[in-house]
Amino acid sequence: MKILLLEDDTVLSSILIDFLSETYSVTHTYSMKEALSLSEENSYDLYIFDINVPDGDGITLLRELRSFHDETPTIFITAFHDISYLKKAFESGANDFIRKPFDLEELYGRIENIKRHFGLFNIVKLGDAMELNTQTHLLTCKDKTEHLTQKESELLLYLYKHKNRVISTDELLQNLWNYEELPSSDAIRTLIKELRKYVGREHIINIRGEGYKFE
Amino acid sequence: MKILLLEDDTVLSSILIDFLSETYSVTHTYSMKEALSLSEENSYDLYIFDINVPDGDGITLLRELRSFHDETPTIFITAFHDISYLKKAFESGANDFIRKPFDLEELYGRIENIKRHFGLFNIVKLGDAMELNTQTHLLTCKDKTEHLTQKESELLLYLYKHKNRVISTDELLQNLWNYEELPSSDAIRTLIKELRKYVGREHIINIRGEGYKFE
DNA sequence: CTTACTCACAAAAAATTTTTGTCAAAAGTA
DNA sequence: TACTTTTGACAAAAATTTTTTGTGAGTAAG
Repeated sequence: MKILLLEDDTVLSSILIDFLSETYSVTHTYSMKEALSLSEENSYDLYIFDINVPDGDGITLLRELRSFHDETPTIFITAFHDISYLKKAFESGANDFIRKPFDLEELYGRIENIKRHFGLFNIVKLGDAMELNTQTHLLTCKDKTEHLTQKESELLLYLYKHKNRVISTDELLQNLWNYEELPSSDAIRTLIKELRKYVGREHIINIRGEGYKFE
Repeated sequence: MKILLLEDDTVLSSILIDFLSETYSVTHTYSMKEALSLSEENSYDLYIFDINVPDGDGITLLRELRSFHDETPTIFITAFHDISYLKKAFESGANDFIRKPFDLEELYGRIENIKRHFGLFNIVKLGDAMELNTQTHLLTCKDKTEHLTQKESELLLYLYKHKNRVISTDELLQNLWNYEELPSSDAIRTLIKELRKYVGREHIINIRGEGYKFE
């Protein structure tokens, strides 16, 4: 899931980037203008805007975006006191807000909540550079989008969910097929071959006699 | 068998060295004085002296040597005409002579004849640097003398006689033992091990599954 | 006491088996 | 039909096992 973060406080932004990057793909900017151009050039799944930034405010930015029918869900960050903006924020199309100082876990909860709301729960970040939509089976990787088949997608997701652990062929068969329609292990081998074309050989490692490991 | 050759004619000496080196160990010198000092420093099995050399003559040299009880067999080389020296030569202790120009095979025959006479037939040249006395089992190598056991000596001789050919363990067993007392192939392995200590690993090469080759 | 040989085990090389990678193509599915 | 899934054949790679060779110690015979 791709997040566009607008935050001018260097300390806070670095904390946020560190935290959010564990789970999402984060693009960060200090200025409203850049945020605007970034949102035009790319497509994001979530905006997180600080209300007060040097060259404007998040509310104006959001109003602008919404006028172009950009319905990307948006969370505002606001100073504890400054709840005066609240009403305006929601009027301009905000979906949630969070007051500084805040607990990172709270932010995480709110993001997950929005994901649920907007049906984004099936976008999974794989490593630093890739994202997989587990419904459409689209794999996004450095602006390039690949169309995986369903099985490829399932296998990739399974490997990712158990990354850094060696997973045997049998385990994969057990978990990705039902008992009546187990294929031979040949099927896994060809799937692995295909996946490697997309995610790169270096990420799917074979441990002889044991299985495969996603890194 | 080690030969000391005294011959000042460069053409003839190079021919002689080439020919004799195939069978014997040859040390060559142009001058009588050097011949004298060489004979004192080393021990040779045969002298081949030209009667006429720049700084003296072979006869004087031989007389000198004999006076020190050096009984090394000696062959003189003399010009066809100048048989006048003949008597003096024999008186001074020569064992044979050969007249220029001569056939190399003739020289070879005379040398072999002397070997027979003096019981030197069991000295065999191995490669460029070694000699094996097949009776005493003494292996001479760069001034160092090693005492081989009988079997070591027999094996080395067999290998040498068939050098550059791969010889199987079975062939060695067949040829170096009699039928009733064939040892196991272990015996060969230990003999090879010992021989390699003497002649150097590089000269006895193993061809896996086939045998050993002397080079 | 030396020699000839055997034995046990280490080291090296080769042969064999197992596992994995790859491709083409068959079979299944919408 | 077009696409996904699976299979099967074979190549490539890795591991295992077997065979051969090297080495030192030790024994028996002369």
